[in-house]
Amino acid sequence: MAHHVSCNDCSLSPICLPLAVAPAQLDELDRIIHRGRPLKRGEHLFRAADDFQAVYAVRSGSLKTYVLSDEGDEQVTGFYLPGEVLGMDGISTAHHVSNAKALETATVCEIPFSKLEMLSQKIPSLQHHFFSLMSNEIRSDRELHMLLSKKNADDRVASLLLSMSARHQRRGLSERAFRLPMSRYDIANYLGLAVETVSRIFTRFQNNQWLRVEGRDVEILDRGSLCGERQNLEASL
Amino acid sequence: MAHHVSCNDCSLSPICLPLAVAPAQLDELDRIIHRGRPLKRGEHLFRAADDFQAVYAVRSGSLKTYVLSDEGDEQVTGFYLPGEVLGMDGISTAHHVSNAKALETATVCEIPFSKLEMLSQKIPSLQHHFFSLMSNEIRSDRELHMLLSKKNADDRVASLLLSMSARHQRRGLSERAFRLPMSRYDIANYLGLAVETVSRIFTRFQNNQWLRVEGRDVEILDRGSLCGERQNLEASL
DNA sequence: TGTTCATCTTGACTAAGGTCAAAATTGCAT
DNA sequence: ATGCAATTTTGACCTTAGTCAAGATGAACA
Repeated sequence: MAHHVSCNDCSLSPICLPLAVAPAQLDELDRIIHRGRPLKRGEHLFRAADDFQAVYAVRSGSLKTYVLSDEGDEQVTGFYLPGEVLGMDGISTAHHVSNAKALETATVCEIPFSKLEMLSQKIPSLQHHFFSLMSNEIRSDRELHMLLSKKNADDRVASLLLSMSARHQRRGLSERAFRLPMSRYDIANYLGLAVETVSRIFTRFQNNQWLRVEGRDVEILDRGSLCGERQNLEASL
Repeated sequence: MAHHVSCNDCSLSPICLPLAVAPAQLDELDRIIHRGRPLKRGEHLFRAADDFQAVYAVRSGSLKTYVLSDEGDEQVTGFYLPGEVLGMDGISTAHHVSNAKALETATVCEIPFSKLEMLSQKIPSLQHHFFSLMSNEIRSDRELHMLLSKKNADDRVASLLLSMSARHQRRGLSERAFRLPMSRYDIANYLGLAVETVSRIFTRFQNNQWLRVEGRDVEILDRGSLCGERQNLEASL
């Protein structure tokens, strides 16, 4: 007998749906969620101008979202790890405004938005949960705003590393050592820096013994320094 | 007999509540909305760490929102004009995460969030409207991300001017000539620039005949150039 | 197992915008 | 009106990160 995949036994539900839905109601939610085939690295989950039909929760792997400017250059707008929800920027326009692309093999749960809205009418905590999710998105965008407008290149890279670390920890994985799913190019693009700058900073962090870097594998050695308790270390190169 | 202020006869409702609520249901919404006393310039509507109780629609005047970093420096995160809704970043945390301060005398409609959630359970279009509002907020944050990470100082200032212009037009006011409610300091802070840079760019735009500037009053003379069809004009200084 | 293409690193030079300083202007409040 | 404080403008100089170029490393595929 095929085991029907369900939110009930998904290890990510504490991140994806914390306390939002009582067990009895979880079945109803389960019924509207569609678990699609895995995406291969580089494949798109949706593209800007696609009809907005659903939001998506990452089950495994990771994705990036990006927008293209009028002049055609790419702006990476976010990275999405297991348990995180993406695609909520299309609600107001009826079409997606960003593109979502798998950074590695990834699986997602597709949550048809119109059905989610109907279900939210019946389940207040589900409505509240999606208001919360969107509110969180807004909040982290505000932090990013600060990062881009006030912080130097070192702070930006450190902040990305710490964010990845925290998100790993939330899934019960090591907050010290992990693999970055995205390229230096994507990091640079997201943080508003040149690739070369990001590369130099990784090297410098390594020289300062704050970080061990080996390609995309990183190990945080000195969290305090990365958090901003950095002294002037010009001597250290 | 006192005239009870109502969304029905608010000229801003097309912006604030476009099509969201049928006339019959508008009364219910009216009943939960509280119209407070005017805020004076510099007064706070809410502060970070205040309990999150409500979201707010601007009736008149304008406000800015800002967050303070750990080091205590300010990041302006948004400007809010009549018809626009602010305060939605506090939903997930039960307390506000940003501060909202009046840039000039301002009045707002206070919409208690818990009551709004209850009402949204009954009125699907209202639920959808608030999902949309938040989705819009996310979308414009993504555009700002691009602006801060990819665009030079000229583009940033031009983009702010055009945004203010579009928002004036939406209210039926002139998109050519208007008064900026915020200081050069706030503009610079919001756009991640130094005050001096913003000031120099205003002067240069004026010299190029793209803009007439007189303090905070601006008149757009050459929209095309501000939109980015700028040629190399180094000669023009 | 090589070949190829993309990604990443490093170095030298440049430019955009920040910082510091001071003057001019504006707007309040007395 | 008058004076004070805040805001805005302008100039000179400097720092940070971007650009260009070349080499090194790594991953994917035949």
